[in-house]
Amino acid sequence: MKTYDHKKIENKWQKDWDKKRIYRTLDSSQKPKYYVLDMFPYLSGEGLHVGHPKGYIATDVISRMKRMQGANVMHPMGFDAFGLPAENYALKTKTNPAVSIPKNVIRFKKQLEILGFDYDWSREVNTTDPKFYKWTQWIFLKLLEKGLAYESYEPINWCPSCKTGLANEDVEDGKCERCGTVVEQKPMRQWVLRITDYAERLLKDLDSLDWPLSIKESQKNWIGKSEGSEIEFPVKNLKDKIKVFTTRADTIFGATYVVLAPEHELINKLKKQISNWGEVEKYIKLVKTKTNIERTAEEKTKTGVLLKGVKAINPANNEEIPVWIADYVLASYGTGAVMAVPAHDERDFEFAKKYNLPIKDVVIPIRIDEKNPPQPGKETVFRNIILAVIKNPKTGKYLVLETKKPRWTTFVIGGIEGNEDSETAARREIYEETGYKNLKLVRILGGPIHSEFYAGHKGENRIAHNTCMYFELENEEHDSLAPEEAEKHEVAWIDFKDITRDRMSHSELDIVLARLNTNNDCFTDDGILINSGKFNEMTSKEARKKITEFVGGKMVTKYKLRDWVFSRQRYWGEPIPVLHDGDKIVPIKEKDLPVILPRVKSYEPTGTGESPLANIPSWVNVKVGKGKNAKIMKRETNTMPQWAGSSWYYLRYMDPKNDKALVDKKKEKYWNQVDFYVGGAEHATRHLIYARFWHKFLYDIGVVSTLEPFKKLQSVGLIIGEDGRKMSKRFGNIVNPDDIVKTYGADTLRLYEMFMGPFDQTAVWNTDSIIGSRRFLEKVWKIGMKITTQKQINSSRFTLKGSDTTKNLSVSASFQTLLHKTIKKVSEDIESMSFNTAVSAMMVLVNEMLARQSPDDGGEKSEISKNDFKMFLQILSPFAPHITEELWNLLGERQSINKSTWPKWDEKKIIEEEIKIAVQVNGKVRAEIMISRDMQEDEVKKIALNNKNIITWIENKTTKRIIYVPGRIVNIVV
RNA sequence: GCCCAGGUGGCGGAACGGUAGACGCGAUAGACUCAAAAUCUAUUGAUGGCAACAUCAUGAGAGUUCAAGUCUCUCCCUGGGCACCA
Repeated sequence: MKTYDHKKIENKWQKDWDKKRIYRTLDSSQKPKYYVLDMFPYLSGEGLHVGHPKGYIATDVISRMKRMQGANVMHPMGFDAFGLPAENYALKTKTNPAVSIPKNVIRFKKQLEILGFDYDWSREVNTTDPKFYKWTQWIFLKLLEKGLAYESYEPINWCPSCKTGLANEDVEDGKCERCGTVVEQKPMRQWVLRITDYAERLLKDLDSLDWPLSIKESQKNWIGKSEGSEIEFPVKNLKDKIKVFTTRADTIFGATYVVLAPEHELINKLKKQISNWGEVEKYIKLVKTKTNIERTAEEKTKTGVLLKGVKAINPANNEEIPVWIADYVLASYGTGAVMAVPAHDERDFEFAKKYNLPIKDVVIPIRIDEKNPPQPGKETVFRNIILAVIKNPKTGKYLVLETKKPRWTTFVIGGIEGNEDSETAARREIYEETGYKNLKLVRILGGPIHSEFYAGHKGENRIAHNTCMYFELENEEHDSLAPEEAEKHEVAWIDFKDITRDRMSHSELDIVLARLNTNNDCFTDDGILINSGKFNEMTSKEARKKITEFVGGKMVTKYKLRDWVFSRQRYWGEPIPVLHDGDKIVPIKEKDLPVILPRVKSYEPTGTGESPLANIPSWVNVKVGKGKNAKIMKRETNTMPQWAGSSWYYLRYMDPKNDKALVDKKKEKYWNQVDFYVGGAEHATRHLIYARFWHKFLYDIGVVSTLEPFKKLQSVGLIIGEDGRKMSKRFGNIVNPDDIVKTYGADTLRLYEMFMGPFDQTAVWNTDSIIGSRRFLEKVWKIGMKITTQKQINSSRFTLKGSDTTKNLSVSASFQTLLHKTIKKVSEDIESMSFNTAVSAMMVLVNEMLARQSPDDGGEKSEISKNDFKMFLQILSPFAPHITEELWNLLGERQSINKSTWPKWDEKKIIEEEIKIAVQVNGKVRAEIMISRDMQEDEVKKIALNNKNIITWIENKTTKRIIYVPGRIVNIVV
């Protein structure tokens, strides 16, 4: 018997597939198309580790299965290499990227090839190839033409180490995503893409995508839509107005001051009025020196300066309110100014506490008593009431009243009478209802609560504004109750844990308890308005519109998403295809594309805000026109960011060699969307948002016919090192796939990576565990060898006559069941990306096959038929294409196994005649019984009740109920 | 702080509300071997018992249900996204 020599087999078949070009994809077919795509690798120069191929293996499994299931599959691969990481690596190693990238491509391709992927290499793309980036530049020209690319001089994120401007997406925690340096804000000329024009569509169309929830959620967060109002606060005695943005126009009556961002343009205009200008100027300077990180790091301590001599008018009630500047208000969001409502905004609350600014409640929570709701047709009475929570600090218990009729447990509650303030009312009620005299008011528990209920004893509906207070006993001295009070209720002391909604009759109990616990009186939810003039009693939602209208504001939508800073002051990128004629921008003509990135000796970034390309006069200066009209224009020297090429590369695979168009219309229509896209979740708010933006733009200009590029997306979980850290040279924990392939074979590696755990979860690499996958393949090989060498045993043995027929039949039949169950499971699991359970199911099947072949079994009675084994090879082949191809070939097949038809499972064979079910007594499993599938319920129950074990459990007890779930379980309740 | 995933043996992980721990690694014992490796066979959640079996176990606590790892609520922890976004 030949041993399993993975090197020989894998080498042989990889050559054969290549020679026969079996994975070439045609651009039209009778078959349904299926476009499955990997996020193409980025060649920074760093080596490959075992984590990288995980996603590629998965798409390979899927594409192989889909092909066998009759689809015209496109599974292409290419390379991305422009941008910062590749250039930084080149600088570090002092090799020109233009030289090193092609070498990396070759090396990388080799590493992919030994894993046996089914890529159609005739479609390979490379973003640094002028034939490719011609079209990247073409898209830029179109964006420019449509007004979606523009020059800006706004301050942007600048990485002092990479010496380039960065997009918001390239900044993580205030640091450069590449090198970890803290970014600065630097005003400079830059190219920007108007992605914000697409914000709404990018947000809305997420709904149509079959993407992981977490990625959709990230994008939603990143786009950050909020709907609110823009309202103007006039400056007293001046024509100027402060425009604020707020989502809570309903709280405007509680706006007790206004805050401007320190960068706000109005501050300079008001210079004359500001009597403390020196202080103000100092503060603004201080803020400027802080980076964004520092500004947010000092989280809880807000700072600001009052603009003395300036007052704003609250347009809702015409009150004069102070104006502050503070760096907790951002210039870049909204209007750079806010109306501060400390009672209903945490930040304003904190600021107001620190600087002693007035806090005014204008929105209060609503509770409608669900146990005792208002009755229709009854009169409604309004009351201001108090609720007193009273604790005895000595015992830790709380005072409640237990009323006799109706039987309620309540805190001390009562109406506020006449001109009483709420504390006086509370103390009076406490004395009247409990007799206690000496209490300390610890605090008022926030603003009032609006509650609605039916007051049964009075036969009327009540609306109450309930002010809650927290008292502690100073001592236990108390008078006895007046007889008429004692008749109504008893006083009781209970533990805190017993204060529950079940026991207490207050529908607002949750709020009371929350306020008792947190010591935070800032109510930020929606509710009902008070202290708001004619808007009192209105709900927040309604009031937002009405008040905005009332104060002459307008409803607007804002996004956190910023326009995409698209230029880099670096060498290694696509040149931005425009000329500068003085201040005028002259786009390069389409026919003159591509603008080729010149080869240079020195490509160190300059740090001046210009790219190193600016140092090549022969390239920068371009003569335009002829004769007298000729003039010299200057080329744009900034280049495009890393993300440009990857924003559209998936379209180029459809038509990689076209030099007339980005993609041929017919081919684009045929391939349509990417059906399935697999890659890392780290691209959620970069690549995946940029690509969607460009795709939508290309749709708008008629280049593509679909609204979204990637129909279904799946993220790959990382593979981390054995030490639990990310694989990195720094930690010396990198495992190289080449080594694993050498020792165990590509099929083993593929199988292992699919078996490691749920595909989308992070998995820890464990070289010890690979042996399991290898052993599995060894078993497959062993069975295969036996079958190829044994005399043909065909399925006719099922009809053998003789004494052992019945027995054989039952054994074989159950093997058939297992085989078909496995086919079903593997087919479904691949579809749902549950590769680990698919592999496990095949392991079970192989163990069973092996048991049937074991010598002490007599061999003959249960051997596996050639046909059955071939079906198994077919379902294994997407995972382990080489070994299955070899065995397939040895079994006499001439065509590649990947050209064969995916086996179908037979539902009839999956149904088992005899099944084992559990019998429970009171939900605990006490026995197992064998029943036949079509047995009647009564019969099953009878068997269950007569089971020896069961009898001991139900003896001397009465059976209340018997539940039978067909084919699953019997539960006897006694 | 807000939003999204998760928390199951020594480890990776299985489990349409229906027998928790499939499958794999590791470990223990045995077979083969001069020996080792490889391979094969058996055992392997914990506790008690010779055993049949029993009790306890899915981050903690409550609840719904004939039945909860799975559903509901509260809390704790881990990972990820956003973050003075008004």
